[in-house]
Amino acid sequence: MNTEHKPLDYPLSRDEVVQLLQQYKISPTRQRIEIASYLFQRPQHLSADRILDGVNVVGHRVSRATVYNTMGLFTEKGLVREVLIDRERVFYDSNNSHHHHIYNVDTGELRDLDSVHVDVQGLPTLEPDLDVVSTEVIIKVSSR
Amino acid sequence: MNTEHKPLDYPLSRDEVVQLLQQYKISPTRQRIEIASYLFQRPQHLSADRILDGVNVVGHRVSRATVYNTMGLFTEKGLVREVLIDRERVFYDSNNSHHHHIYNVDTGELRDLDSVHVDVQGLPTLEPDLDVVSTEVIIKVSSR
DNA sequence: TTGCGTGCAAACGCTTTGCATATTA
DNA sequence: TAATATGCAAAGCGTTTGCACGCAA
Repeated sequence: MNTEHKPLDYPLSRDEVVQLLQQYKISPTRQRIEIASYLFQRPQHLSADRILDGVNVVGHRVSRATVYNTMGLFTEKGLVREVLIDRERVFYDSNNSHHHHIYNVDTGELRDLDSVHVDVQGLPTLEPDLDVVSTEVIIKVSSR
Repeated sequence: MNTEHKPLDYPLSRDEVVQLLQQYKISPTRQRIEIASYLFQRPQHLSADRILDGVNVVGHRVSRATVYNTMGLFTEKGLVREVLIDRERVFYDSNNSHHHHIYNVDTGELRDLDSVHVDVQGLPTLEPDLDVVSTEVIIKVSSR
């Protein structure tokens, strides 16, 4: 998995998308480019279904299976993050900077929280054979 | 929702389970008592399916629908927490003390992390109409 | 021409729901 | 006896998979 996180300059041009895919060792097929272009218009949280709709409005047709395959691949390669907060579906996060989330349990709104401002301290020492993959902070808020 | 979190003394006796349910404004039917007794044997993370199996081994029969209804109710009332980390299924957490989680992405193991040792600082000021429901820290680790 | 990627439809698995029956207050 | 809870089976829905076809190296 690519662990670099140079800040991206949203929205990404087609060429930048291609470079990004290659950088993450993903061969840039037409469908993958279209999906990534849609994702990296801006930092956002999208479900597979919304990606499918979004891509098929602007570009050529991409099948549901390809969206799922592609998002699985993008996640595996570290290009996007899965956000598992909503019980209903998985969200894919195109914000590649280090950040946390604020989730409104009443509206379902998912907002980014810049990790520069958040500090997690006092973690225990883990077994030496364990690598920390990520540290996520999720603040759940209610507007009721 | 009941927000008290007196430390529980695991495992809970049948009487303590009944009191706990009443404290959370849940009327203690036979099935709910059996499910809660199974959950509160110890702090643990269980899927609906494992609850179903566990309850039906030791006690009377409880249906799948009742397990789902009951866990939905327990969650709504604040008796247990849903932990949404694994894409496959929801885990219900019977540890009622304030804590975070360490999730091993390779083995699927989910471990508690006492919140006494973790400090989250630098949260932004939220809109005044928003209440913070919870602050969760999830450390993902890999053993590969 | 060999392997990888895509698309369709069917299958899958967790969860929810409709409705009849049972239990509780 | 009215309201709530339970159980069964079927339906729902996001996601995955099998397989044939297409495309690229």
